[in-house]
Amino acid sequence: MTKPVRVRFAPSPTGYLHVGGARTALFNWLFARARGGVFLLRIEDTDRTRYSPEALHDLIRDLKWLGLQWDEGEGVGGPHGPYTQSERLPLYKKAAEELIEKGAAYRCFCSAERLEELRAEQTAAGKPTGYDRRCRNLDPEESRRRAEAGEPYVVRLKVPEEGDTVFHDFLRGDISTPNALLDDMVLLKRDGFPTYHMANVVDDHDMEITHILRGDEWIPSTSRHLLLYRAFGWEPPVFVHLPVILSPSGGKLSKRKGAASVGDFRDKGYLPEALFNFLALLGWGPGDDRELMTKEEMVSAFSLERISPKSAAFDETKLEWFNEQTIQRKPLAELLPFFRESLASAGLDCGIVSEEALLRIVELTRPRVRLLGDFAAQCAFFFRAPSEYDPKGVKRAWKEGVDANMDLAVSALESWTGPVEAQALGTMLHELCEKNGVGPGQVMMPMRLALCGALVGPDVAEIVAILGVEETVRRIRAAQGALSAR
RNA sequence: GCUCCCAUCGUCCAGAGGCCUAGGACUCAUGAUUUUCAUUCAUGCAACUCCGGUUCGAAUCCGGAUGGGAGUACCA
Repeated sequence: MTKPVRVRFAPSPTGYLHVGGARTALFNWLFARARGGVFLLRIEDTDRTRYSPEALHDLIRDLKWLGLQWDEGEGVGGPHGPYTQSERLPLYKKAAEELIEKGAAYRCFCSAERLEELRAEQTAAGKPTGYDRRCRNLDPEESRRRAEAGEPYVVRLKVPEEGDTVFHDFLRGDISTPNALLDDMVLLKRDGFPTYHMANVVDDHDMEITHILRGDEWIPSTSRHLLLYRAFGWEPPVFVHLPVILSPSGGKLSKRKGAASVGDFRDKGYLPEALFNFLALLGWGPGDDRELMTKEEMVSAFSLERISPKSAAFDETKLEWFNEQTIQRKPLAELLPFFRESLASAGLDCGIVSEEALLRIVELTRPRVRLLGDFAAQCAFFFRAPSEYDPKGVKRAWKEGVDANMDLAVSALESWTGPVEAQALGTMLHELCEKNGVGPGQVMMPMRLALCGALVGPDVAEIVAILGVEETVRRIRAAQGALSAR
């Protein structure tokens, strides 16, 4: 058997969790679950200037919200800890010294100013930018002396000056870069912190990561990573570079163009299952026509081979559809908290009806709900009598002879002794129409207008059953007063 | 500028040389159902970027062009 799969999501806590990052995490999670492997969360906080504790907090909240539990790492622990890079500094230092010792890396004492000037010159001359390797051949003894004397330095990797470096990407095959284009990258910064490249390689090796699934913006760096693995004498993992997610217009997906982070979508009223499902199908497909899938179904269908190397545009309309479908399928009781929240933020008090009636309202309302926040608007009339009537509805439903029909309905309701239940009430109303020779629309439409304030909503008899006979009559009378008296 | 990656309906996912007069989904349009809206169902619109090559045969393989994206930091 091959080694057990170990994958990681290694975000940098510098901002919100972008959906692209979430999708990367999701593919890692899916792959780990599909292969019975381990999914771990490592925090890459080597950039001290951009680090933010709130970002870390949000990141963890959003990952959990999406349902991407990790088996090892931040907050969970495990045998390869610590899982936060700022707590692993001695490891990187040791690794860097090992490379200097081997002659695979060297100390560079060049100042930031010099490098800036160098870059400016190169740009002006239209040449590729890169370090000119001035310190590369410094005498090892001198280098040591200057370091010991306290002169600040960075550690750089000695990249071969000729030939090509080739690595294998699982989705794209061999990718080759001329070494002449790879400058001697910094491994250890002046502040003693490792760069991403260094920390990443050391940690992935230490944590026995078998597959790296990450965004394809890392492709250009992977050759250097491979060089690092070689310098250490380590076996590199399998590289799988995931395509980026684009905005519908083709550019980057950003907050400015609407939502971009997981938190944005949660706030807009999306269910985590819907976002999960949608994101999984961006760049991956089960190979058949299935689209609405449970996590379990996605896990069992998942394979690396089916990931597309092509970048995908984020189409929120389709996400909405996933959300709507997820809402239709979710057990009513699980929808209740979201329903309550929507009503509360609209200032509606759902305490005025029974729990049972509430569930019924959720059931009747959800076919009209795409975002969780739609609940309130779709069922407000259950909790508050209409204060005005949609003019278009009035024009359509409140015609000649409506008053008489409403009187008919009111007296039938007032003398109703049967159960206050949708089916019985529906039958009664239809029989009433038949007996009096009026079309059902002549009675139902104005009733709906009186009850809801507009010509939209669930079955009229259903509404009556929930509102009760008394409230129904009151609303019909109110409508008659407001509309017929004009 | 240089290097790398990508390329099927507007969008997402199928298609790994003949099964393709290119399939499914979202959106949109039309129709059916319904007392209304929504749901549901049916139908329709709509694509292989271009040019060469390989082959009896190419959406599928190769080369180039074009377009899009990424990288080019002591950021990740």
